[in-house]
Amino acid sequence: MPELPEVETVRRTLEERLKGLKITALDVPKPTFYRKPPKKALGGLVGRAVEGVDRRGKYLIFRLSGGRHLVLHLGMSGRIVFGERGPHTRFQLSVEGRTVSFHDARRFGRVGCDLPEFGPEPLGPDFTADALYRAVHPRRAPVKALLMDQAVVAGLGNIYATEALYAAGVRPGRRGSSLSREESRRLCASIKAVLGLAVSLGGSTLEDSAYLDPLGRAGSFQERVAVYGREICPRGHALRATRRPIAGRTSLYCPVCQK
DNA sequence: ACGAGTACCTGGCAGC
DNA sequence: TGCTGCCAGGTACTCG
Repeated sequence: MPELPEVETVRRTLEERLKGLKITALDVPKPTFYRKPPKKALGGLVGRAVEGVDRRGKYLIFRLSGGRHLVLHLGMSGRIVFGERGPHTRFQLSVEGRTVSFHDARRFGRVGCDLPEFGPEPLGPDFTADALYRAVHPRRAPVKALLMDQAVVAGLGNIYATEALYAAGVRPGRRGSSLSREESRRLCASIKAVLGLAVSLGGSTLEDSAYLDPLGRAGSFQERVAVYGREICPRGHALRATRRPIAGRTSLYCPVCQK
């Protein structure tokens, strides 16, 4: 389930391998895989060079010559792979002899030209304790739902929101308006620390997730996960699941470490 | 405007 | 073994 660290790992691999190369062919094996066939997004790509690969939140942006962009969201099962097409390939690019394909078994991924509105990048300078406090304080929704709201902060999903809340000692069900400035400061710092570590470890490849980077390499943040998918927290307390899921996601927290 | 709920989709797994 | 049914996840939508 790609969140910011996984998408960033994919971005780095793609940029390293594709920058400066020209797209020589495009193949869309099954246009019916799309709800709306992305003619606009995939039209006119052949002949353009890849000037760079950027990331915003969980979105990948291929920056192409002539001012064109190709925007991808991996959804939860999307993968970009160097190599052969498979049964779930949505499109395949030839880039000067290399083959790059977008696989998406569960079809939650998106292919397009446009990006939605985002909050700040959590690892960037605009995401500060004060900015987080100002975004969260007027809101009554559970803080975990706010962290997963891409308009509050871009790139967190269930795993990293859960981990950051544990690291900050804040329960996921707390209303945004109940957070103190000190808690916002800790939460901001925890988000940066958790995401920074996860990026440096190439993301998470959990047992139930098929995440691999485009070269087939697994991440290793799952070895450092404190609570997500576990039963006992690092200090030995039994974890608890929130009785009703938050924002439709299962939520875990430690009743001792998190207030 | 906000928050809650749900559709989308299919692989993987538990339970029979 | 083979079947059923549920769960996972992010986003975009509807509804109150």
